[in-house]
Amino acid sequence: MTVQQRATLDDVARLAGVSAKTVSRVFNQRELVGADTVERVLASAKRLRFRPNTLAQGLRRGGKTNTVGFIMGEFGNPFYYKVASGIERELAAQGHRLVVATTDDTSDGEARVADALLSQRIDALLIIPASHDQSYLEGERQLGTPVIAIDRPALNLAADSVVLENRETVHEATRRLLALGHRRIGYICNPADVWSQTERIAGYRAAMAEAGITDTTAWARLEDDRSVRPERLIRALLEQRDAPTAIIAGNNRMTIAALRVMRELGDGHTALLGFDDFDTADVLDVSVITYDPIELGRRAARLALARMGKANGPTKQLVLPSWIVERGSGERAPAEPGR
Amino acid sequence: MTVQQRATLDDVARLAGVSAKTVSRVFNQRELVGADTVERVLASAKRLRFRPNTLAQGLRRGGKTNTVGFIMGEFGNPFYYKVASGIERELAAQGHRLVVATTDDTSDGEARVADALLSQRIDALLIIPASHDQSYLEGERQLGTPVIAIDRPALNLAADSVVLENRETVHEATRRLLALGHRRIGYICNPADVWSQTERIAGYRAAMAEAGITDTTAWARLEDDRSVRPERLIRALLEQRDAPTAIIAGNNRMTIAALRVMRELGDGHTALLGFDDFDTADVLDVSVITYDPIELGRRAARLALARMGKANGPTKQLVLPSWIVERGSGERAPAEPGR
DNA sequence: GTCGGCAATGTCAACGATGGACATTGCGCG
DNA sequence: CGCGCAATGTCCATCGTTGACATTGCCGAC
Repeated sequence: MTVQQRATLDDVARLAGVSAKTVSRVFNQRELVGADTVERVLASAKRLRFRPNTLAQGLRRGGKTNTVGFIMGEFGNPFYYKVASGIERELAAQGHRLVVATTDDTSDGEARVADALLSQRIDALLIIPASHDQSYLEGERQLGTPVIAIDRPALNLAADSVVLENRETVHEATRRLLALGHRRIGYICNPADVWSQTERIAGYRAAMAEAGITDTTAWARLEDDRSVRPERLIRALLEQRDAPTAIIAGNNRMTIAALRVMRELGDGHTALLGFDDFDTADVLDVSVITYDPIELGRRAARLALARMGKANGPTKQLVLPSWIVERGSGERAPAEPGR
Repeated sequence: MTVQQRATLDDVARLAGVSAKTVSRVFNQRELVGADTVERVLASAKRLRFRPNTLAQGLRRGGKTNTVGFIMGEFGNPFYYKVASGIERELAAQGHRLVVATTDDTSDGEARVADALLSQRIDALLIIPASHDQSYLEGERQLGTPVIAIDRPALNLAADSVVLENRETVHEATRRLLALGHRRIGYICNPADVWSQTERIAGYRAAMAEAGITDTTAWARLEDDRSVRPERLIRALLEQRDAPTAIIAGNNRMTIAALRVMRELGDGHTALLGFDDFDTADVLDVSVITYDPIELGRRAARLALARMGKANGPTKQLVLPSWIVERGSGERAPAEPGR
């Protein structure tokens, strides 16, 4: 098995009887080359299976790799994959590629992974911030690599971001539950110390306060320890005295855990509303707050592309809509009228 | 805003008061350099935010980029994300990175995307074959880029592959349904013209034949046209005369579609068994054939790493186990005894 | 006929890191 | 005192491609 050598510009040039530069021209600005020459070069290139070496190109062109990095945390949530998909599509349309890295959800991991990506000379960095400080990216940003935060703003770093209408939609959702007669409304999430959750919680609290309920400590289960199983949190909440008659689940995992626990307890009356949609939500009649994760990725990618190369204007924050989808579980009235 | 220049080896060398060569030594074979010098160099590098230029390194070192490409089709199936996750973890552990690309599930896209990845000079290519011919990769393979097929063997290309025990497990599953008294057992999938499905179908047919049922045309709905909605297929099957008393769904999407349709029809008696597990399968009591997608990715990545650089031995096919998880829906006996 | 001008193509260096082949220090030790 | 070795430096080539600039040759205008 002869391991052939990969063909280079020179090889193609030699075969076509021209100079390397001309071959290079053919592959870039074709208009400067004679039609017959173009043809001859392309034929040679094809015969040799020539492929321009992106490394050399990138080096010569001053570090542009046409590659964008994306750092995401938890692999558990399908939401992130859809975001990645959106990013990938938008980038592909512009001739860029996506490198994905994951952080194992440790803040240490985040910096480490970012470092690995950056030494790849990516043209932009998209990140779902997991740690509580992204200042370690400041240097790189000053060197001209755009950083775009997704789902949450970056902390201690001037980066563009794309986020959701967390507060508003949860506010509205809580209001609807109140209108149904619910008073003991629970909010449950883990981790609770990320921006998206604090926003949602703020919406929840504001609506409760409007209804005169200022103390929600009995029903808000805000856990930060990621090792605590969601099922445990929910079971504790549902089994307590004065259990809530309605629950808002802060994300996908919480919602599914809630379904699991309610089923175990034979609980068919507690109203349930989850943030994030999921595949079988319609089959299970689960009302959710939803949004378009693909669009989230797309917009983030678009922001990155816009930043690339251009002078740096002020930091932008893009807010995408989220909305309520009623499927039954969130429209149940309390069994006993709210006291 | 001063856009600083990125630091190079020379910059670091100048600041540390040593030669570029020494800096290079520090970053590669540290043992040849004095401890204090190492320290001084590292300090300078840190101050200048120096990062060895991977492009230049890769170029110099002959195209090694420490990057592996992964091409996957349909974004709809969460299965692929888990596979990607497995790949990413295994690669990360070995200091490699993952570039992900998607094909929009068109066979044309597959070649185009592969081309884009390959010009990136990836060290290996992992692919879930979507088209019916991967011979276009033959040239690249001969140039030394390992190609590993995931979930399905590559067609017209000598590539390693990692696949599942499709045939055996579906065979066993069908046998169990038969043992419960089912005779009219349906198998439904789309697309049906991919290897993994033909294997599963073969297992199904073999078990049926063992029970003396050689004609399964009335219950096997094998659709190839990807634009046909799964719900339509299933509804047609369930509403026909002599509808099956049990259904095996060929993948995730089919299973969920079946649940949706059965719900609409108020059908609570038809036995259902799905290939691929999903998040809420336990809540919905859905019996499935499952496997470990992360392990699938891991093993594929490991195969790729093993091939990289090494001389090419014979093509390997790795078969990973799949197994049945009983949750209720697949253990229902037929309403009327099989006639 | 000659020269300006332009289209087509070639030459050469440089991008940043690394490796080979040495040369040069300086220190410890026999 | 000089040998040997560790630590470092010099210099140049190299990876594949492209930018800056040079060259060639032909056409048309004067």
